[in-house]
Amino acid sequence: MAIDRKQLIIEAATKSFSLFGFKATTMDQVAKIANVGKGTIYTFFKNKEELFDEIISSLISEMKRAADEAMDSTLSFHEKVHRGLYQILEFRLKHQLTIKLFQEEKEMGTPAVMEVMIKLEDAILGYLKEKIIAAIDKGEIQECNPEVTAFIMLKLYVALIFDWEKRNEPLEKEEIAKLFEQYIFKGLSNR
Amino acid sequence: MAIDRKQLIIEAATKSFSLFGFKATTMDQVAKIANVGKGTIYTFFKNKEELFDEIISSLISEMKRAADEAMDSTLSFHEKVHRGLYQILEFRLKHQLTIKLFQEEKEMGTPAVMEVMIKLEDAILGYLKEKIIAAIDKGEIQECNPEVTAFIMLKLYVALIFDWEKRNEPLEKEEIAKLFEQYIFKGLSNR
DNA sequence: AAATGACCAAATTACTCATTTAGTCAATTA
DNA sequence: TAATTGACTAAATGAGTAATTTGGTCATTT
Repeated sequence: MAIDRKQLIIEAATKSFSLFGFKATTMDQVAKIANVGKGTIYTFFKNKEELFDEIISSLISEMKRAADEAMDSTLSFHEKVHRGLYQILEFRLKHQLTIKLFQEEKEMGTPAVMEVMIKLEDAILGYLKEKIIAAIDKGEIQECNPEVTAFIMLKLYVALIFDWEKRNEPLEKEEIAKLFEQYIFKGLSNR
Repeated sequence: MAIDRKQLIIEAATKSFSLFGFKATTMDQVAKIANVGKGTIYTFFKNKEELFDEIISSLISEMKRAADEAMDSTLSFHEKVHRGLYQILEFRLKHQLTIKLFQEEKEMGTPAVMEVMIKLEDAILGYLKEKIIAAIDKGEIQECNPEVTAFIMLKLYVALIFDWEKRNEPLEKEEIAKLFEQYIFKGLSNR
């Protein structure tokens, strides 16, 4: 069997998107890195966006896998959510592609990137929502709106991991878990 | 006593900033609206940014006043925080100047505007922090890091009021209060 | 049948130059 | 004489445009 051209293209595109972002990656460049004629790309992908989408879909799967691996059925719900969310958000910090896209979204607002980031957020929210519904069923947590709860959990995590360190010393993983427990699971009240 | 030129300038600038934003407001325009020579502006303000700063300082005072008025010493801490924060964020939605600046910050990233928005956020966080410290002292809430707590409360509110409605039906004021109570004050846990 | 790269219309960029702007200061006013 | 003014300047901006680059196609090659 000859070399898998589709795979070469995907790898080349991933490398280039990671290095230069979506907008600054040209199809000529991808073709050159993949050692492939430009036309070949278009036999596998309708256009640049579809190539991008396929890469992001893989990324989402990878994230889900990482989150699942970080969990453990013996853990309490809140430990599970903490580890899963932390894993997902760590992903953003560690993987070149997500870093670059995150930056491109904020700094240039490239439409294709914005779209994909929404898809990514939806995937995380959907994943969280499932876990929350399961936890309610098992009686691990109180009745609550799973959609809003997933949303609040994600926002809280993003705030603690990304927003907080824009102006303060970064919080340790343990501190974040503790804060998450204190606010979402225990509550601040004295009553 | 002759007309208060400084006040005229402040009023003219406020009007123009509200209508056109910081960048699109020219000093000539402010002078014309204020019926004042351009040079006069520079006898009261070192430059355009200082004029802007003075206006924002007033805005912050106004916000504080609005928040204080919305509170009532007979209310529980969480009702107080809810009403105060809600008032402050409503401010953003209702007042021309804040709407325009919020927009200018996101769409154009005008440096002077970015700076001032940080100042505004800091003012809100400082205000919240004070209330939290007082509540801890009075034993109304558990011990906690007032800085982080203020940060979390603000982020949660912004998420519920601004971010949520980007993709969903807006939440009612009462729903927001309920969610705030459920998550921050009561906690989700069953244990 | 699969792969290619020259080709094209459309988009983007680099550049220029006329206009606008923040801030100054000599002249004017009260 | 102290406050006010607006013509003035250097710097910044942005409209207009020419030149380049890009995504995508398709006739040709392998």
